[in-house]
Amino acid sequence: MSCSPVPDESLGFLLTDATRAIRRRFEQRAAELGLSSAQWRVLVHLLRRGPLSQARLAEFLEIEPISVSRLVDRMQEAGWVEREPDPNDRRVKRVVAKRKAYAAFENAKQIADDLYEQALAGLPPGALETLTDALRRIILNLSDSPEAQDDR
Amino acid sequence: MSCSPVPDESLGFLLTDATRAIRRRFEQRAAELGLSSAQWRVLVHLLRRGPLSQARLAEFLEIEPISVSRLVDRMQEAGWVEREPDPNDRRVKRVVAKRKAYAAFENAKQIADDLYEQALAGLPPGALETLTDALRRIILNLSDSPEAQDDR
DNA sequence: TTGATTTAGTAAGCAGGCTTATAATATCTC
DNA sequence: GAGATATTATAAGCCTGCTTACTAAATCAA
Repeated sequence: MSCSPVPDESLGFLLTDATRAIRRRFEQRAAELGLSSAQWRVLVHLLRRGPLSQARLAEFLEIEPISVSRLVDRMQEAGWVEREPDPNDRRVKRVVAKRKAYAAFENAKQIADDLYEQALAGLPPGALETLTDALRRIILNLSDSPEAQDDR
Repeated sequence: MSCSPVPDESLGFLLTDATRAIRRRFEQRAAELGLSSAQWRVLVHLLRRGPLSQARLAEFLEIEPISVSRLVDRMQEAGWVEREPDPNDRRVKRVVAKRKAYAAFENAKQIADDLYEQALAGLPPGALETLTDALRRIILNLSDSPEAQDDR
């Protein structure tokens, strides 16, 4: 049976590979910190925005609340964060970064910065901005929020 | 404690989000086929290259052999592929696409094509090529193979 | 105020990555 | 040939996503 030509390096596959490569490298280098890339992302949001409910965290991370719940479980166990009750809403648990998170921040940020530099080596200047613009556009085009659609 | 500025839309996070968005959309639309994006990728390689050992498949997919093993388990159970012994090497199991895989191919390819068109809407012509060039470069820059390194 | 609806968090269980470890088989070297 | 080394596949067990389903609490509506 004939197959229409599918480049085996389609956009989706390349994105998948690039994302996996970055995740792998980050986790290799952050292994001594004991910080996964998913956990690093949580810390970035908490340190920049302060304590957040899990629901808000889920929005920022663009993952489901249940995924946040278990991610926070492990991060709490590892001493990165703590859950504390919200004084105004007894359903809510505010996630708060602990001292260990602040202490590791600069170190992890350096790992990320070095990684991006290595990843982009050999690309023309301005490639990063072109790339991030395209990625933002793709994310917007595929998002569920209706206000994001059809603005050409 | 002060934090150096970390854009919460760094390259790594944007790549992660774009990849997840594409995966989610693909799987929503391919749900009736019962084909996940990881499984679709396996089929693309098998239909283009013919039967492959799991080790070769792992190389093409850029994942670990154990991940292939379990992916193929599920695909075999679902009737997409079969394992058959290699006549020349009794360690090897050749993975062969079944009729069901050929039958679903055009349908899945159409889903992928439509998805890429939607993802790239509003980007300038040539953006796809710029994007895939950058992604290929990133993958190369972060790969483990030494011959890929340091060619600037 | 009470009853329905929405929201926040989690349990259970699955897919698809990973590391580490093991068995079976090939291959290389002496 | 025999022994050391490589390779192929897989088991066990972890992390991070997901869907579905549940409880508790807040909010809306009558």
